[in-house]
Amino acid sequence: MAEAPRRKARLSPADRRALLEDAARACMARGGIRDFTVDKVAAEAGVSRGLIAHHFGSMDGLLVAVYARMYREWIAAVEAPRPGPTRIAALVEALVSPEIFDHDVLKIWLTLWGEIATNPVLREEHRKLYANYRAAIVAALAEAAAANGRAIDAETVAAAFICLVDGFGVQRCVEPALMTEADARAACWAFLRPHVGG
Amino acid sequence: MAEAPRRKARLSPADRRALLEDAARACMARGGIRDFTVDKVAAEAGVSRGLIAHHFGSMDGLLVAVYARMYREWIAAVEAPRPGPTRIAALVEALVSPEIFDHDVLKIWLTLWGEIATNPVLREEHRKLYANYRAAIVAALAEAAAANGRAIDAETVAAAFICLVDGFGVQRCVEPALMTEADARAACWAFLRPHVGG
DNA sequence: TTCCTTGCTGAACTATCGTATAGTAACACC
DNA sequence: GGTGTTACTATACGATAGTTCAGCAAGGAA
Repeated sequence: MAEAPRRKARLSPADRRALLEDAARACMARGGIRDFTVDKVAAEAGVSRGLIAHHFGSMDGLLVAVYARMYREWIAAVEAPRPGPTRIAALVEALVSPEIFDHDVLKIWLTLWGEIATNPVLREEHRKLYANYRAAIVAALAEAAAANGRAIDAETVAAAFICLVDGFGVQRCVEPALMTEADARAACWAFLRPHVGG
Repeated sequence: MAEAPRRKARLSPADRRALLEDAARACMARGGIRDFTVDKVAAEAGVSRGLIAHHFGSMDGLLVAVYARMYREWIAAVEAPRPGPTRIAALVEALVSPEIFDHDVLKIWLTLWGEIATNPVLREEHRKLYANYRAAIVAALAEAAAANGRAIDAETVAAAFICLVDGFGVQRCVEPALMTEADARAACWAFLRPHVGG
């Protein structure tokens, strides 16, 4: 993994941080939080152990950075322009797209959820960021319902929909065969149709 | 936590194993997989470190035992007789009952899912046991649909429903305020009604 | 009571954890 | 080309990880 011959490549802090975050994610995707260690991440990135503390202060700092990075990329994929008649249709397509409905990505989320449930620093970060994700879904739901002349409690429907989507992630990590992309898309629409029509 | 004064209480293997499993679950509920360690579990149970290896061979052995125990109690709670007009109604009430929709219990499940995604031994155990859980839901769904004269693909609906329920667990661990027992019950029925009627 | 099985302890062991820090060297700037 | 900043390496450190094992003692069998 590590490109051995190169001696000392000085990168900008931003580049090196991104590289270390990627290495951390690769470790998490492989072995969950148990593989999120100084030795494993440094080896994966092909750098010395000390560099993590240099850039992130501590492993907790790297963990928060990984969470923020995951969230940023998730939001980018969700909000990326996609073919679809409505915003909610585009959202569903985003959720089952290869960038998001990916085994490694979902495994990292599962790992992070376990840490959020324990780590107060990460929990606070989550509380702030996840609100935006929720708001995006609420808006898409309200828009779709209004377009079809239905009155719904978008907040409530969004909360349940988020559970459904999170559950896809769990299921895909523990028993991948039982939840394919097509299954997930169908399940999304089976859930959404009674609320927003279409 | 440990009842200090008692010197040597010899328990039957079954009793001691159950006690150690309980201690392991308490540790997991508190700090996830990071607190699932020999020192923490032994201290929680008030026994010496060596006892875990004596009864379970290794920490992996204890992990599998904890999973099997969780599954057994889950199934018992799901299949316990409950007031409800139909089997599916009783199932929903079980899923939001205090024994199952409990923060500690769900945190332990979240922890175990993370391990299942990584640990092959645990994954195999999961594969065998979860099939029964799935089958119970499929049966309840098929029965309800038939009673209301509807034709459904019970397997597919069950898979999605399991995702929804797993998602409750995730959400309750990372942001407990957003998913109460009442919310979960309502979300279950909003999901189920279009398929099975009622 | 005596014996024997075995539940249980406690310490030793090696590996690995995260952090701290002194030293090295790459690159921007003058 | 010399100089200063700092990205980066490498090692030491104490804490803690899981496993192994020799020995103690509780409690049923005799």
